[in-house]
Amino acid sequence: MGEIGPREIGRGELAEILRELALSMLRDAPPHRLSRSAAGVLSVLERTGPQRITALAEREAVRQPSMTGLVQRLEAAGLVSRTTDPEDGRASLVAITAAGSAELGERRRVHDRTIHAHLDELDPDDLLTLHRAVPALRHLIELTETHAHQH
Amino acid sequence: MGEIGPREIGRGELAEILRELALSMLRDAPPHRLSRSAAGVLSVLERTGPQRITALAEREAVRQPSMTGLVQRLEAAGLVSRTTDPEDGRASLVAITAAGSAELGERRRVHDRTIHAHLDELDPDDLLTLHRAVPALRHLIELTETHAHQH
DNA sequence: TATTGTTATACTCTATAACTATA
DNA sequence: TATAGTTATAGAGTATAACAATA
Repeated sequence: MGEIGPREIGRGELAEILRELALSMLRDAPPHRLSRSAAGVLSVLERTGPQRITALAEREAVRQPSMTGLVQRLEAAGLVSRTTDPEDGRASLVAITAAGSAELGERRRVHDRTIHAHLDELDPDDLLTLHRAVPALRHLIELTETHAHQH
Repeated sequence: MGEIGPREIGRGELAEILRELALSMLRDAPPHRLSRSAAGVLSVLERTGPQRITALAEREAVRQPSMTGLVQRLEAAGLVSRTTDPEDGRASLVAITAAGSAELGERRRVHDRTIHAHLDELDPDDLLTLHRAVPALRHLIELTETHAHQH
C-alpha cells in the first residue's frame, strides 16, 4: 500500500456512504404499479426515444431474453408500443406511450415526495451542504452512467 | 401553493438528484453471488444481532412468507443459522454465520471498489464537496432508516 | 456467417390465502 | 383468540441454451 496523501483521505468512506445511501433510498421507495425494472426501461425510452431490444438490454445491464420478456409485459400493459425497424427487418423499435409517460411521472412524484419528506426533517446546515453538492452528484451520476455495462 | 422562501429553493431538485443517484449506483453494482435481498438481510443481522422472521420482514419491507423463503435459502447456503427462541416456542431466531459475514464483506468490497473507481475520475473540487457532505448524507440515511416501513 | 430477437426452462424474489403450532 | 411462522400457489424478473429470421 502506498502512502495516503491529502486527496486520499476518506475516499473509501465516501464510497461506503454512497452505497449505503443508495440502498437506503431504494428500500424507502414506496411500492408502485411500476417495478424498478419497468420504470428503468420507460425512463430510458422517454429520455432517448425509441430503442432496440438489444440497446435497452445493454443500457439496463440485463440479457437480451430478459429484456424481451420485460418489453412484452410493458406492451401488454399498454406502456410501450413496438414497430419493426424500417432499416433492419430483424430489429424492432420500442417506444414509450402516453400511458407509459403518465405512469412514470406518477412513480417519480411519489418517490420524490418521500425523499422530500426526509429532507424536511434534516438540519438546515445539512440541507445547505447537500444543495451545494448537487453539481458534484450530477457529475458522479454522469460518470457512473457512462461507465456502466462493463461488468 | 405557498410562497417559496430561501430555504425552499431547489429542494425538489435535490430529491430528484438523490433518487437518480440511487438508481444509478444500483444499476452500477456488479453482479454477485449474494442478491440485494440476501445482502440486506445479512447486513441487518450483522449490525443488530439475531432477529425473528417477523422483525426481518418489517425491517426489509417484505411480507412474512417472503422472508421465510429468503431465510430458508440463506440457511441452505450456510449463510445464516436458526434456533428456536427460548422465550417463545413459536418464534425462531435467525443469526448470521461466519460464512455469511465473509460473503457480505466481499460483496461490499466489490461494490465499493466500483464506486471508488468513479470517484477517482471525479474533478478534485467535486470530490472535496462530496467529502464535506458525508455527515449530511449520514444524517439523511439515519432519517430514512428511521422512518422506513411506513408504507 | 453474424446479428436480432424469441422460446424453453429454471431459479430467485415477491405477493396473497390458507394452514399449523404456540401463547 | 391472537401471534409466529410455514406451505401452497402465482406472477415478475433474471439467467443460459437452443432456435428462427434477417442481414
